[in-house]
Amino acid sequence: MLDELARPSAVGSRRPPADAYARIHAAIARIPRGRVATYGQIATVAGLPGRARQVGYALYALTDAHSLPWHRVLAAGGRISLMRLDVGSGLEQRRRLEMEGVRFGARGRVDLDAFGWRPRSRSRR
DNA sequence: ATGCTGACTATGT
DNA sequence: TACATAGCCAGCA
Repeated sequence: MLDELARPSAVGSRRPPADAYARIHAAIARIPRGRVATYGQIATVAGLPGRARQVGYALYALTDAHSLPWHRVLAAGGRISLMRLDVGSGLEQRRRLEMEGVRFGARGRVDLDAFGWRPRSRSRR
């Protein structure tokens, strides 16, 4: 487990790991119920700092086989980015989050200070 | 190879 | 608030 994460590709190196998707999945799977994380945060936790875009792409490619808490991934500022692409899915994302206790502000945003995920180790944001 | 797209983000007008 | 720009980079035609 640590072996893989300890490789040069995990941190520091710019070499894109071939298992980027797996890393992203793992990072998303770690988000606790009732909490949310941003694309950028997931990228960092997955060892892909600055590549939030790739996280979005990975999720887009997943959608079907997802058994992951994809709804807990929000855009910067606590907004639902999915709303822009697919309103229906965006609404479901919001519904799922509200069902587990995440509350939205009047502007349809989540307060990251209150509901943002704060992992203990090897992450930052 | 090349150009375009995009569930992104930060910064500047 | 709304655009524009600039980084970022994996897929895909």
